[in-house]
Amino acid sequence: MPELPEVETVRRGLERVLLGQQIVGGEVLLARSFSGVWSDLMGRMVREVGRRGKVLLIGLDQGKTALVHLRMTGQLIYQPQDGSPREGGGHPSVALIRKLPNAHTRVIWEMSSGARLFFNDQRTFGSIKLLEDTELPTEPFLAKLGPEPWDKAFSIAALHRAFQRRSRSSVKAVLLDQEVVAGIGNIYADEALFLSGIHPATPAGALSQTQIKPLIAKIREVLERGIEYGGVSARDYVNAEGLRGRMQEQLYVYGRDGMSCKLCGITLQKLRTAGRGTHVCPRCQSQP
DNA sequence: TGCCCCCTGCAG
DNA sequence: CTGCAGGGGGCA
Repeated sequence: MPELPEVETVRRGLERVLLGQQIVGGEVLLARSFSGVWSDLMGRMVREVGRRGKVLLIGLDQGKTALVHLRMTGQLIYQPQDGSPREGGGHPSVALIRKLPNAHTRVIWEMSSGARLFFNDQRTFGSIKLLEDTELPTEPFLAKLGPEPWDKAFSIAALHRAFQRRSRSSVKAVLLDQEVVAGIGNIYADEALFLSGIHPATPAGALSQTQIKPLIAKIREVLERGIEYGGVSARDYVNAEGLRGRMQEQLYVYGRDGMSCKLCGITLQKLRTAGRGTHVCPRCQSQP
């Protein structure tokens, strides 16, 4: 589910509460959701909470790191000791998890404060992998991951090269490729392309550097906005407190097919590009 | 470089 | 009931 802004929101939430705490217990409720030596976690202290693309990196002492990939429906929810599950105050945008653990809880960590960290994952595509720090550079997914969107390496020239290399692929497919740039998913790809006036099905090779420059700016802008608004809660996403994000209200095209374009008023369409549901404005985005 | 698939649940 | 869902690995 979560793309970079959602994962970053979870990261910030966990960083506030997890640093310095030890893992003192817990349970794996679904075996395939955890890999590594479970007992190696016991007594480990959280020294940092990082992120690369859509992957969370929970750095532990004794040279270990827990790599958490939420995939489509993963959640990491921190519940303080005595933390009564927070009620949403009646507003739908902050409705949330009532009971933990629940039917989708796959892994639980018990922390030294008495708090618990719940890894929930309805579709079970996500996972927690406990690795030695020395294994991180060769971890297959991390090793291939492209630059962060704000990295200098994500430059006009580099994106132009990626587009030329896959010139017949759709521009959306290339943006979704985590080896090109890390962290963009279906929602933010659609949003960035809308804001750039580029149709997602445009062959990547057709884009000039003149078009790529503002595209990069819009990618960064929409991801920053996503973080600012605490991520998109279109379905399952909640932050580390179990609260929904507010970015869904800011979206221009994703999930708004059949509704009118916020900029020109025409009815938004949904199509399929790169195997994914794709949302476009037929007027604001020039046809490929 | 596109598609099917992993899996579960929900809307149409 | 079928089709689809914030991802991405493995297969033509």
